[in-house]
Amino acid sequence: MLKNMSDQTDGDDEAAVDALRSAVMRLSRRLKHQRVDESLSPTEMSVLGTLARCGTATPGELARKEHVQPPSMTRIVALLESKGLVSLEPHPEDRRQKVVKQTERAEAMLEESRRKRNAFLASLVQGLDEDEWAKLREAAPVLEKLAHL
Amino acid sequence: MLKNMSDQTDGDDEAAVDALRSAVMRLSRRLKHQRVDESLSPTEMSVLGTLARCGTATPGELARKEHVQPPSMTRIVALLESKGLVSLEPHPEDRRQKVVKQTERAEAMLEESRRKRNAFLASLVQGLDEDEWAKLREAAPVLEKLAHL
DNA sequence: TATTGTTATACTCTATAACTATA
DNA sequence: TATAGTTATAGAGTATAACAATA
Repeated sequence: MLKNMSDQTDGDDEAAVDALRSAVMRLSRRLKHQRVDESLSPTEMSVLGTLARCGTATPGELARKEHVQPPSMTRIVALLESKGLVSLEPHPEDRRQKVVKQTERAEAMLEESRRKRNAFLASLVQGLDEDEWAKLREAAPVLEKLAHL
Repeated sequence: MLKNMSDQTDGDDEAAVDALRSAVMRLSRRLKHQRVDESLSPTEMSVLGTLARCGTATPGELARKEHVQPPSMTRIVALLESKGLVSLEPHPEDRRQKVVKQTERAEAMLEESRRKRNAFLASLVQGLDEDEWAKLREAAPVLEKLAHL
């Protein structure tokens, strides 16, 4: 849609895209530090997040989704299982594969993690005035859509 | 400012904060993959970004800003110097310290990195309709402010 | 005596290569 | 013969501890 606009607007668009990029990168770095369980690496947390969205997955699927090699996922899944955060079951159709499922404990941890990050973000939002927050609230669902495109 | 609102609005606020958090985290993960120089680690890129903002800094300052221990920063600075991305000068007042400065080459690389990420983000923005993009553009400067709070 | 930066060493996370079991 | 997962091993990146030089 950017290409349909006038030259004038194009400059604004570029500036907005640049502002978006840098703001997203900085905010994410700060949000990432708000960890619930320091003993879990970012990838390990990410696997739990993926499982929360997908329900269940095989180690191979998880490796592809997290952009990690299969041996690494073997290690990650084993660690998560040892912490009681996922359970492993045999695949119903293919005896080579396994089915990874998150436990209730993982669900509770993810919920706490979300709460912590939300609280941190909410504390930052205190520094905005009413008008600024209104704009951000309008844009929130759009940002979500963008993240899924 | 959130606490001054009615209960009704508080629910909306929470949802918006949650949407913001998850969108920012997902977008950042995708933006991070848009790297210009695969041989530089995220921290090394981040150090260059910090230098671009601060002009110059001592290794100790950089270590504190990047949340990295001094020995790690020693290694990082040495690597960046070996790639011609930073230069090291003696500190004018304290002979223990050093002054790290980015080179023109680093500046050019950062600019290319920004371009690449902006292009990626712009391609995502194509998937939005006019109205959604307008909302996002309004919110972009607010997001930037939020990231700096 | 405290502080800045470095060297030596160990740990964590991930990758590649080789192997086992199943399709 | 190809594929899913594992085991063994090596390579980044970072940390802690001990040290040198300067304040």
